[in-house]
Amino acid sequence: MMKLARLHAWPRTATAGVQLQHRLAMRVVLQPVTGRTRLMAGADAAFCDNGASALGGVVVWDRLTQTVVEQSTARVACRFPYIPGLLTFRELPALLAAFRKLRMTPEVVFADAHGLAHPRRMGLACMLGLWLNVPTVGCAKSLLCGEHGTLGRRRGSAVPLVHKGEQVGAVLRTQSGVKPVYVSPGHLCDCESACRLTLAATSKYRVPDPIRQAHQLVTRTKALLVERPRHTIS
DNA sequence: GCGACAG
DNA sequence: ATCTTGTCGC
Repeated sequence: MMKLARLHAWPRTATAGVQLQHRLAMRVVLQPVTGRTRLMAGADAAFCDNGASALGGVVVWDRLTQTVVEQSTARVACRFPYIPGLLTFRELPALLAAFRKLRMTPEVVFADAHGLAHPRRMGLACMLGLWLNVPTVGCAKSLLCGEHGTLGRRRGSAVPLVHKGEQVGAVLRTQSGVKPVYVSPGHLCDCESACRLTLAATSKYRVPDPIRQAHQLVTRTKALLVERPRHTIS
């Protein structure tokens, strides 16, 4: 089982969450990710019961064989509403519960959310990295904060994402002619590594394979929890 | 006060 | 995120 750090009590209110983000922001380490990574994990969550519970899912993707080598899911009751900028407090508990069941330790983890590209430089990808103590990359499908110029239309094109005068990530085109994704460092990673890793993890779709696999995992699992087809009753 | 706002 | 039908295109 993967070891998770125990940093403090989980906040129960928005103000407590914001204060915690400010405190933890100082602990995020931005550094290059060296070596050729092979085991890349993807994390995602789906919601059940009209948002009353969250289903977290993690897959470990072998980049060389292009296969899922391990996966795990966990269903947890939601204790926090969705508030832009505070996504962590709604989703992270479910993700951590899934990681806790994981046997392998991935070399890098991709989160379907922002990392540094956050108003307080503490997006879900950063939090996840602090708990796992593993390099993490934030790869979001839409913008939360920051500005950027126009980028080329070919795969690999990228422009800096800037917020309040500092680069917090990049807008990266993962497929030619397809809408770009917003990449930012989580923990133990830097902007350049985040982009390089994201491109390496993306084969033929807009989002990196690990995230896509994790998304399908939680979607499938949720369907199994809800549906009760007559022909499968045991 | 007004608009923006990851999943 | 979730709800939700058909439709256009490789």
